Order: sequence, then structure tokens, then C-alpha cells
Amino acid sequence: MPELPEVEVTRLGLAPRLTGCHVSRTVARVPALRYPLPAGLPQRLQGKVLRGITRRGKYLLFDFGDGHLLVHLGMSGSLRLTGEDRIAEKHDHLDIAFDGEVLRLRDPRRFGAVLWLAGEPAEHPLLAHLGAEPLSRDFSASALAAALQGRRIAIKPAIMDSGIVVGVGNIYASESLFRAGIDPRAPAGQVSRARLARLVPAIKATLRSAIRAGGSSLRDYVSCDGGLGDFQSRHQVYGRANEACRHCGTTIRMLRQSNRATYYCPRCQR
DNA sequence: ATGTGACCCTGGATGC
DNA sequence: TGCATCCAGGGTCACA
Repeated sequence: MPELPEVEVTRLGLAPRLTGCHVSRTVARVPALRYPLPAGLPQRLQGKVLRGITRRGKYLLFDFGDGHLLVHLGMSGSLRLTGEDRIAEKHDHLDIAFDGEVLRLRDPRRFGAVLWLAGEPAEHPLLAHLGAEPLSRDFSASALAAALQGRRIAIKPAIMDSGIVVGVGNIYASESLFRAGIDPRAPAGQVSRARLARLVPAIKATLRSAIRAGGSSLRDYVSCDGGLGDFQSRHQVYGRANEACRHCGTTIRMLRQSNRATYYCPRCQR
């Protein structure tokens, strides 16, 4: 489920509940997700105070003062708050108890990651080469134009390249290109400046509106087993192959780019 | 350097 | 009902 909006909704839900709380217990139930879990994590976290939660791309960073716990939710991960007595279910891989509330990581496909970062997070190999934050001022038409200069890759996989811009996953890449009226197959380096000047705000607007949609179910999300917001009901093209474009009625098409499904309206996106 | 495809893993949907 | 097949929101890696 998680693209950037889902990760941000998770952060917004957890931060006010957990910031300033002490770790009373940590339980790891699997040795590894994508990577081995940090050795001695329970001992390391014991008694530590959580200073805050930040996000870089789809990575969450839990600041414990002398280091950060990095969490990535992969394709199927979720973080929920639950009671101390709630029994862990299948795929509940990690619990961190904070003064009575338990932060629980569930990830059926185990594509997620949990790492301990002792140093400056931005210098960690997983984070050091990441591109612009899409919701920051740094992500502008001119910055995107510079990053795409001379690139022959199609624009859709280009905006999913985390070295260019982070957090634009498969759903929101298709949705943003629809919103901007750009053909997903267009060579990235040849998309005009005027079109990039539409695409950048389209990405920002798509992500922000998804965050707001997730935000509407925020309390449920954090307190029980998680509604995911209703953004999917607003999808213009994603998952709508052979259905009518909501704007012009043309049949939505699906194709594969870099082994990922791309959805687009051949009339609205040229 | 750049772009593409295989792959990590499990579960749900679909079809026979 | 059971079984096989395909597909999935991410990211890394090997290779052309």
C-alpha cells in the first residue's frame, strides 16, 4: 500500500502519540526483512526517548538521540498503534512498546526494512543519493528539467526514479501524468519546459490530495486496523484500463513500462 | 552512464 | 473445493 502519502499519513498519526515517550520493550519476531534486523535492537532501544519522527522519501526516521531507526514499509508494510495485550498475528514482525502503547510493524511480503543508523541519516547509503522531496520548494520545474536533461528514459519511469524525485510511486506517477496531460511514454529529456511546469504542480497536488484523503481516516488508521483513506476511489486512470476517461470518455489504456503497469488516457495525454 | 528486466516474498483474484 | 496461474502500491542488482 505505501506510497509517499501513506507513509506521511503514518508519520502524522504516530508522531503526536509517540514523541517524548520511552521505549519499555522491543520484540523482534523475524531475523530479517529485506535486510537483517539490527543486532541487539531491544537492548539498544530500551529506555530511550523518541525525540521525533521525520520522513525522507518513503523512509521513516525515528530519532532516538544517539541514532535513528530507519523504517521502510516496502510494498505491504504498515505501522499501527495497538494495546499492550493485543496478540501479535501472522506477519507482525516487530513491536516497540512505548509507555503502554505498542508500535507494531506488519509486513506480509517482507520487502520492508528496519535499520539502525548511528550517524547522520542523510549520509547513509540508502539516503545519500536520493533526489528532491516532491513537496519541498526544491522540487521545481527548473530542477526537474535539469535532472531530466538528455535522458532518453520515458517520463513515467523517470519520475519514479528516486534519484530524481523521491516518493512518486506507481499509482501517483500515472495519476500525476494524467493531471498534467503528458504521455507517459514521452522521452523525459524531450518533455518541454512548459509541460514540466505543469507536471511539477501536478505531482505536488496529487500527493497532497492523497495525504488529505488518508488524513480523513487518520484516527481509525492509528487506533485500530487501518482504513487507508479513500483516495483510490478518486483515481482518474490507475487501475481503470478499458473504462471511460472521466474527462473525455475515451477508453483508458494500460501498458507496461519497466515491468510496471502504466495507465493513461490516449486523448488527454499526448 | 543509461536503461531494462529479474528478483526478493506472500496473498488475493481469477480461471479451470 | 482445490489447484495453478497471474498480479501487486518498492527497491536493488546484474547485465546489455
